[in-house]
Amino acid sequence: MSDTSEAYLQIGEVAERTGVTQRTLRFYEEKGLLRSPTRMEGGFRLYSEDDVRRVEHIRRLQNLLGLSLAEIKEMVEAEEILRELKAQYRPEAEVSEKKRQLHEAIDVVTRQHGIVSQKAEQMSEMKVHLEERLRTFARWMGELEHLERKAPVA
Amino acid sequence: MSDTSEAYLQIGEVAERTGVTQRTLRFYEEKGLLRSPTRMEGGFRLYSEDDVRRVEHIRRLQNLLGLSLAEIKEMVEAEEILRELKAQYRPEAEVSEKKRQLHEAIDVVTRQHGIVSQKAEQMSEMKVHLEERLRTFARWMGELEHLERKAPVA
DNA sequence: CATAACCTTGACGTAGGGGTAAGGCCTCGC
DNA sequence: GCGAGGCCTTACCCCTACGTCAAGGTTATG
Repeated sequence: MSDTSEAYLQIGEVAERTGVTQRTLRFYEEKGLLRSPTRMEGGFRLYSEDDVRRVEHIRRLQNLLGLSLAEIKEMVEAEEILRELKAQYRPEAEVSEKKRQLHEAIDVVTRQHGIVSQKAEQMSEMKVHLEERLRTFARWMGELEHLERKAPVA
Repeated sequence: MSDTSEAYLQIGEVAERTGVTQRTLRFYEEKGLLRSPTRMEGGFRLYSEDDVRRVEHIRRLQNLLGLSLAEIKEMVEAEEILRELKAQYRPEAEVSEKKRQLHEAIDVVTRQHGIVSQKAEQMSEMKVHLEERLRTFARWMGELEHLERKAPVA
């Protein structure tokens, strides 16, 4: 094991750390949600910490926002473009092209924000409602116990 | 059409009002998420307003909380028991039996509340994060536009 | 260099959540 | 009392998002 390979993870470790199965990781790759990782000579996949973060991100979009993998793919692709832009991998690109890409990224994030805001609001409504119900139940429970004390098991 | 039947809806109307398909309503019934509605002599399903509310409730649990139909079934069943309790359909029931049922209902609602609370928190975190990103993007966009003015399209 | 632990692709399976069509009945409005 | 449009069940189809073998190749370790 060389010093530099220390930063790379095999599929099993990634699976363990992210809580998804190896199958799921391969599946995401197949569907274009994860870029094809580099490989060892023998073909074993080598993931980076970045890939781990990406998997976690995908899971959040899935579980929290309830998006389909197809929708998530769109988003991660736009985010990918943005990362290139950010890292200035394309210093040759026209400013107008960069603007286009940035617009796209803003679009994606705005959409996510819209979904999150809406859901968050509905959630807090629901939360309040549930808390009301719990208080009601507690009251009922109290009444039942009162009854029980007055007229114990016949 | 008699006066009293006015309160009853056929499957098409329920579908329209709830935004789900007729197929889905039958499917939910098949899976035990909706009790079998009363029928006309010819076999047409007749739903009540209560059924409509129940469908909406199921959809919320699905879309907002991301629960499976099996989980939702558990919950609506417990809620059903509670409704009986509430309406005092079972005045003959023992107090201890009522307590048991109430406990069950409290359990279900507490579980829902836990899920909602957790998700709501994660959502608000995510929301904050997205807002930060949007501000960053806006700044970048400003920088790009500044560049453009200094060095217009070559 | 053997062996365990890990990984590879491939193929098939499956639960969930419905869509859709066929073939036939029912209800309503006229 | 009849035609149009709605509803009935049955049955098969479909996509998504993976799970589950199976058969074999790779890597680390003693």
